[in-house]
Amino acid sequence: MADQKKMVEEITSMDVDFAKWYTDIVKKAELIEYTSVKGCMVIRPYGYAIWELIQKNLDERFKALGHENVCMPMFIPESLLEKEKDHVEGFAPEVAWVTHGGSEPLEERLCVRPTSETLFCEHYANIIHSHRDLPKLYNQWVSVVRWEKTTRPFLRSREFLWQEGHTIHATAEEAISETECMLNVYADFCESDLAMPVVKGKKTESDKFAGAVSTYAIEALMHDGKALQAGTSHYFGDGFAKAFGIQYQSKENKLEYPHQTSWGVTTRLIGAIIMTHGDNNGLILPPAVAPIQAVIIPVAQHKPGVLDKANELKDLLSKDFRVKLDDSDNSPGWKYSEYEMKGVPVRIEIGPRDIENNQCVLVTRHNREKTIVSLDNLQEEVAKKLEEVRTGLYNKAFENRENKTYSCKTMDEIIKNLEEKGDGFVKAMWCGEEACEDEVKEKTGVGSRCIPLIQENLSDVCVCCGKPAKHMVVWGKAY
RNA sequence: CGAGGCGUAGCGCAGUUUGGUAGCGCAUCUGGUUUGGGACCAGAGGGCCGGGGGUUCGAGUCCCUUCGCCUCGACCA
Repeated sequence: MADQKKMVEEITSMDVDFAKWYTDIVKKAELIEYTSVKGCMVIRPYGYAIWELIQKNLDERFKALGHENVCMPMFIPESLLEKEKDHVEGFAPEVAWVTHGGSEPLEERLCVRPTSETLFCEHYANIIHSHRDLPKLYNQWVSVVRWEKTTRPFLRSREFLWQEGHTIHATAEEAISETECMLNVYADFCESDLAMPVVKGKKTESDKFAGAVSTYAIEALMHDGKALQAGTSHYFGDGFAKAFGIQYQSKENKLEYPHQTSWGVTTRLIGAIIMTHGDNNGLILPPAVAPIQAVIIPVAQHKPGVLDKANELKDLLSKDFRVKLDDSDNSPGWKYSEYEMKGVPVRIEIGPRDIENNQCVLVTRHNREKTIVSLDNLQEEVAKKLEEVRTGLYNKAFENRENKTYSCKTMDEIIKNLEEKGDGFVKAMWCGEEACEDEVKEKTGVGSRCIPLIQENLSDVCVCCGKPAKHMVVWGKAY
């Protein structure tokens, strides 16, 4: 809402400095704390609770599709990492190495996993012999390390939490279908539960995962018009299987190479939530991943009966929702600001006046609208409000994305749109040549985000070279 | 890795130009009054001024050297 007053002085306004606004929120909402190692942060209880909810939700979705969780070691011997040529080239520049055990130098240095394809492959080579051993649908929830030069909380840290699914199938068709299926799981999770619209698409050759045949991604647009890759799903073909010697005997008694996939989302999703939904008063959490879905603020809590009533409401609502009652001695106004900063979707105010009238006040975080409701059917009212927040957040984010999506037929149009309307998604046709991809980036500043699965025909020719176009590409500046 | 900025109380900062008793606001603690949008009064605690080395009678301040963090670029979930 444009007429909202900024009440929390400590948060830098996002129009003034978006990057500062982001780090302010991350700190003030108590999501993380920095540590003495650059790029390694403490995820504090409130931040970790968000991750746990993301984890629980996705884990249920994975398991419903037949996936099993495993846990690989965190060390990869150099020789193992090197087995697949493209893969090692992609990751070697940013791996951390363990060179000593105690004071003794290791015979072979070990890298701290930047991703675990090689470990899964080594393992699959050991356990897969027959077509009866396939498919294997494995996933793990771990942390990985990539020695990034520039770091930002949740968006780019040197160690981050993620899940990595690694599956192996008898046929290419099966593996491709798995790749697409998981992309859809991510997209559905983001759109339904995180209230964050995403573009599903395929990465260009130059942008795909090291060692993959094809990489798919979901791309979201942040409040400042920059793009954020929110999840990826890769199809590997049999390249890794060949590099690692994974073979199985088919029904026809022939030795065959299986086909693989991998897919992942990370704690970056928390960054995406912040930059998609947050406002100048702080974080706004979609109800599905809000550690506190409704906070009860008693007013004049020392007056007889107020706290009793507040506790009663808490017990009632705790059956269906994650609820907190703040009966600390801070003033109600202080509490309002505090829980707005923390992004709690619904606030419940209850004071002597309300109790007299058998009512309370519900306030939705995303628009600050107050509704007086009867205590008789409070559960339904709260459920209704949570759903209102979810759809409200989605619509706002969708509207923001549409306002910042520019369909362009020429380079000049791209440059003009970005200059006049600010950063955003640019839709433009592309011939498929890497040289044109590079030239667009050089001249306009936006790079290819993905080739959307849902294509539009904006023009018959490439925005860059004028030759026949093969795809519509979504371009943007990326986090 | 390139360019900028910053390290002084838990947080945010002043003090550094011109060397001379370590300061302010918020937070914290104690007691009291309060409570429908960050309440008020009174009192209290808290510092190897990022580390090391120098210059000086004397260094938060000057010199050298290190380490770290933030932001922006290039690269990346």
